[in-house]
Amino acid sequence: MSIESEIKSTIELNINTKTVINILYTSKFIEDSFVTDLKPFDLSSQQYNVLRILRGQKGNPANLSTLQERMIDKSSNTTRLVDKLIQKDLAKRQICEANRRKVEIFITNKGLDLLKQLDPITEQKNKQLINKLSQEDLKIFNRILDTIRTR
Amino acid sequence: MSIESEIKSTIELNINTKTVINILYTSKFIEDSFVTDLKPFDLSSQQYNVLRILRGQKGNPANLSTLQERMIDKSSNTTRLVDKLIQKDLAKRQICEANRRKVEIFITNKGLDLLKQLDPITEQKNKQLINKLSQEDLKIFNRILDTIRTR
DNA sequence: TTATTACATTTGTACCTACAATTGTAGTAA
DNA sequence: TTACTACAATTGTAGGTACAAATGTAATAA
Repeated sequence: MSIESEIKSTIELNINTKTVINILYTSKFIEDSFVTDLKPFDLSSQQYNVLRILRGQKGNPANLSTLQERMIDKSSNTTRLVDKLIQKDLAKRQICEANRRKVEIFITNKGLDLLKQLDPITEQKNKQLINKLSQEDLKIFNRILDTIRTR
Repeated sequence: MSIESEIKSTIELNINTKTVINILYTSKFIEDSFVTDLKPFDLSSQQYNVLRILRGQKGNPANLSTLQERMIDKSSNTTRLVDKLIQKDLAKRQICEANRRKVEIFITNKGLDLLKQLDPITEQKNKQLINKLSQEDLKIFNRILDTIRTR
């Protein structure tokens, strides 16, 4: 369905406005879908994002600023987000001895197990969303997104 | 910058995952930019969205379910969102006499004036984000987004 | 050493969001 | 009429987010 029908716009949108709304709207659509998938696992999409970054560290710790830098949604309170993961025993935290201002955050085995459970679900979802598109379309599409973020 | 560099991914992402992350990330990028623009006007992006829908009604009232249906972010509490607009005298509300379960929401003149102030800013922002793209790219891009939202 | 400044994270707090429960209204059927 | 169901919006409340202020640590310079 076209974005105009989707938001039932009563007025004619110019192409710039339409395109911006389309990105925002489609992103919410995807986000909602992931939230639904993660709900049974009692995990928010932000928490999931952090867990995956921690796994990407391959045993090396991440500190808070690293997490913030890599998160999709940079605006949230990373300290309290990590608190939640620690409460659930999905991550652990220790003070960095080399620089006591920093904190070192690791994923636990329980965290790794949870991600292992979620991997096929996420894979499946990503595939379902994307595999209607040709390789050529994907190339163009990603290039356009990268361009939009460039000043 | 490519999305992998942007989120400083340490692992190789498959094309589906990469594309999904790219949409989410770019959408947050745009959202943040709008939030910054709206901040001096003490308006959240959700409130702005509702105001624009109300204006689109061209004098006709909207009820809550209409607003919810048309909003970009459908998940928020529309009652309290509208409360905020009423507090600021940007909207007014009355009970629908034909069906007293419904409520009729209108934009006020103050609301219209505020939108008039914001129009050029939004226009400018949308243009800045989008006008690096050719007409052909825009056509492909919007088609792809519409496709992604299709099951 | 003692200030001074910068850095990294945490905390306080007001506001916002999610979602279930509740309220009030309308439609329908016995 | 009464009971039942559906609808539309509101409210309660737990939890999340934004952002400024505070805390604790490190680096640098006088």
